[in-house]
Amino acid sequence: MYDHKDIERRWSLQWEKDNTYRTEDQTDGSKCYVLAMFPYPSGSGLHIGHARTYVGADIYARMKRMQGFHTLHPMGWDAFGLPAEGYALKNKKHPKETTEENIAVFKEQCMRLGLSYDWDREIATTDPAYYKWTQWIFLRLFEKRLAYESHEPVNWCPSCKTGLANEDLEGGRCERCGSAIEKKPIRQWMLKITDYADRLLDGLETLDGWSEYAKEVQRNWIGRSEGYRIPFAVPSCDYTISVFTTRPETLFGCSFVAISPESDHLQALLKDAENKDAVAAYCKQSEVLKVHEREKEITGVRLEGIVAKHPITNSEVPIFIADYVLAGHGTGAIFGCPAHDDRDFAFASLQKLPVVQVIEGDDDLPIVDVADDARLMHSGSYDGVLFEEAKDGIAADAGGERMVTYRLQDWVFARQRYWGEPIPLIHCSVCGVVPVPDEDLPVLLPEVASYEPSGTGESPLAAIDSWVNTTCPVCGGPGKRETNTMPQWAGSSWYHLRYIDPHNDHALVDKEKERYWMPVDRYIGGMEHATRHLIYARFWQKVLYDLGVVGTDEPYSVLRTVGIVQAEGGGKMSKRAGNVVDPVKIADTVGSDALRLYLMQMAPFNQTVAWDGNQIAGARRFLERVYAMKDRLSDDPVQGSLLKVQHQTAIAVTESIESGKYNTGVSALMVFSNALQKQIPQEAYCVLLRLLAPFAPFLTEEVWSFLGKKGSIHTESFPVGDQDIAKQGEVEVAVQVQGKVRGVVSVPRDASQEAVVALIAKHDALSERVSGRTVRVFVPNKIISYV
RNA sequence: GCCGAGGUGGCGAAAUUGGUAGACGCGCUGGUCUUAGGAACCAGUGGGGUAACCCGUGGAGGUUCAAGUCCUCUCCUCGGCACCA
Repeated sequence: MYDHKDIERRWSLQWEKDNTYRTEDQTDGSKCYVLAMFPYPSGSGLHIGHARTYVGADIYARMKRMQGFHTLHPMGWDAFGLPAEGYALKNKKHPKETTEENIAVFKEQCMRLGLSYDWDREIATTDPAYYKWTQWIFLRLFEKRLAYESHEPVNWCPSCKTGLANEDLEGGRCERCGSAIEKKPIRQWMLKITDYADRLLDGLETLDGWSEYAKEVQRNWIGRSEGYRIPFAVPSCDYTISVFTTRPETLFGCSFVAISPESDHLQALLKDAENKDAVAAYCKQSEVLKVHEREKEITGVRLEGIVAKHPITNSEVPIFIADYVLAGHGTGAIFGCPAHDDRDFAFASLQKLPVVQVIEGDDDLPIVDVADDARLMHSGSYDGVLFEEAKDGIAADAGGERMVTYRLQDWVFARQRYWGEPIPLIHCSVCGVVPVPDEDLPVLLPEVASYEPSGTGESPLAAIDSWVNTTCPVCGGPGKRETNTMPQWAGSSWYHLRYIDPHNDHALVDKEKERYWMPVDRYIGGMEHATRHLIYARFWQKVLYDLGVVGTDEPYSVLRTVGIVQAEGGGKMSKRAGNVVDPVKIADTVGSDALRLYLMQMAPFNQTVAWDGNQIAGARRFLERVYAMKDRLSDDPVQGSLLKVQHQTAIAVTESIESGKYNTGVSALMVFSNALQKQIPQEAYCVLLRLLAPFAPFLTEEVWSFLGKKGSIHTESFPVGDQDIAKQGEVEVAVQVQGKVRGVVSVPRDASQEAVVALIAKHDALSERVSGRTVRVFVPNKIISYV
C-alpha cells in the first residue's frame, strides 16, 4: 500500500515551491489555452461535479504542457451574486468575509486534487481590481447605446427580491429558489443583446469545436423566426395593427385579429372600444395568470364597436384581446386562421367565429400539417396555387413585408441587491444619466451595515446617502449614483480575457498578449450554461471585438461539456437525501490520483454518470500495481510485442485525451500495465509513467523521483506513438464462411490473399471448412470471406 | 408538438467507423498463499448445449459475402425549447 496522504501532501508543497505550473508571459510559439468554467465559491466546498470538470481540464492541460505547448491553465472565482449574499445572511457575516473564506477552502481543495493551475493568475470577480474592468466594459456598452434604462415590467422574484433576466427563469419560476415569478414595473438597466442576435446565431456556424447539441440549444434560445408583417387597418381608430405571421398563405382564412393583453396596440384601440372596462379587467386578470401557472386554456375578450379591415378582401374582421398571443413575439398581434392552426381553431370555437378552409386536405379541421403539394382554395385568384408559392404574393397583395423576430429578449442587467458590481452611472437632474469617467473606476461597492434586499425595487445601496450623493462629473452639480448592481453573469462574461493579463491596471488586457492567447483552445464546463453564461460571454466578446479591444469575436473555439455526476444509483445528489459525494473525502480515503483516474474511467467525459463507490477500488488497485512495479524493473530492451503495445498505448492515450474519451485512455494504460507484469523494462515503465502522469500526477511524480530522475515528470515530454511500430508484427485475419466467422489465422502484416489462403490450407479445421469454396472478399489484415 | 443525445453482459462501458461484439474495470465463481480476509496473486466469467454448434447490441423489416455500425418503419430513456403565430 502506498501512502497517498504523504505523497500527495509532499508533492503539492514541492510544486508550489518550484512554480512547476507557472505560465510565463510568452507571445510566440505554439500555445494552448485550457479553461474550465470557474466556480461560484459556495460554502459547501467543491462538489464531485467540479472535480470531474476540473480533472478533465487538468489532464488536457497537463498533456499539452508535456507536449511542449505554452499552456495557460488558470482558475478563479465567480464570487458575486445572489447565493453569496444569501449564504452570508444565513451565517450573519458580511459577504466579503464569507466569500474570502470560501475561496480559501476552494483553493485548498483544488490543490488537493492536484490541479495544475498557475495561481499567480488567480482572479475573483469581487476584487475591485477586477470589477473595475467589468464596469469599464459596461461604460463601453453604455456609450454604444447597448445599455439602456427601462421602466417596463420585468420578471420579479418575490423571494430573491430582485428583477431577473429571462435566462434566469425556468418554466415561469425563479431558477434559483423556485418561486413563482411576477411581473413588476421597476426601473432597470437592460443590455441590447437582441442587436447581436443574428451575429450570435451566425457565429455558431464557425464553431466546429462545439457539439451540435450545444449549438442547437443556443439556436433554440435565440429562436429566430422569419415571417411577414401584415397591416390590418382599423379605420375608426385611425390605427393600423401590424400582425406577425409565418403563414401569409392562410390570409384568406382569416376570421379574426387578436392582440396580446400586454401589447402596445392596446392603447390606440381602447379609446374607441365600447367595453373598455371589461377589456381592462381581462388584461389585469390575464397578467396574473400568465406569470403564475400558465393556463393552457385559451381565453379572450372582444373589443366591441371596432373592426379591422382584411387587407385583401376588405371585409370586416373582429378584434380580440387574447392571452395566447405573446407581447414579446413578433408584433404582439396575430391574425387568426382557425382552419389551419390549433389555437386559432380553439379560440374560434370559443368565440363562435367562422372557420374557412383555405388549403386543400382530407383531414378534419384544423389541418395544421399540410402536404407539400397542397394547393389553396377559397383564396380568390390564388385558388389552385401551391401554398408555398403563394406566400410572397399574398403577403405583397396585403401590403405586408418580411420581418424577423426572435425569442431572445434584451438582457435585464440590473439587480436590486447588494453583492454585485455597482453600475457606474450617475443621475444628474441637469445632465441626465452620466457615466462615471474611466479614471474614477472602480466605483467601489461600499461597506454597509445592512445589505439585506429592500424588496421595494431598490437596491440596499439606495439607503446609503453618503455613497449615493455625489457630484455630476459633467456639470459639477449634485448627482446621485445608480444603485442597481450587475447580475452575477457580468463578471463571467469576460473573465477568460483577464487571466491573460491579470495584474494589468491600465488596460483590460494587453493587446499583444490577447492576440497571442485568444481564443480559448478548450473550454470545459457544464451544459447548463449554454443558454446563459455562454450566450452572454459570446455577446460581450463580440462587443469588445467591435471596439477593437480583442482580436477575435468568438471566445471559445472548442467547447467540451461535462456530464453530470449523479448520486449512487442515479438521481440528483442532495443534502436532504444524504447522498452527496464529497471529492475531498474520497481523496482522503483512496487518494486524489485514484479519484481522478476513476472519474475519468467511468464513462466518456460528456456523459451523465452515476457515482459508484465500489468501482473506485479498481482505480486504486491499478495505481497500487503501477507503484509496486518500480521495484521489479529490468534493463531489458523494449522490443517485439511489448514495443508494439507501448506505441499503441501512447497513440490511444493521446487520442483519448484529445477527444474527451478519457475512459478509453485509462483502459489503454491498464492494458499496457498488464502487458508489463511479466517483465518490466525500465524504459517501458518510464513511458507508462509519463503517459499516466496527467491522470495521476502525484503517484507518477513520486515514482519518477524514486527512480532518481531529475526534475518533475510533469515537465518531461509526452510519449509519441509511432503508427508503424504500433502496427508491426503479425495480425489476425478472421476467416468467414457464408458470413459466419469460423476461425482466425495469424499472418504477417499486409500478407497477400494467396499467402492467407496457403496458411488456411495448413490449418486442419479451417481447411476442411473452406474446401470447395471460393473466396468472395479479401480485406488485408482483417478478413477473408468464403462463399 | 419541435429539436438534440442515447438504448450493447449482473453493472460502468469498448468496438480501428461496414470486417472476430463485449477491450478495460467492477461484481461474481473456483484456486493459491495466509491465524484471518471485505488483502494480494492465478484462472474463469454474454445466454443455451456433454459437444459439434445455435442464439445474441430495444423491436420489426431491408441492403450486403459481412450490420451494434448503413436504409425504412417502430418502441422506450434522458436533455433543451414551447400557447412562438
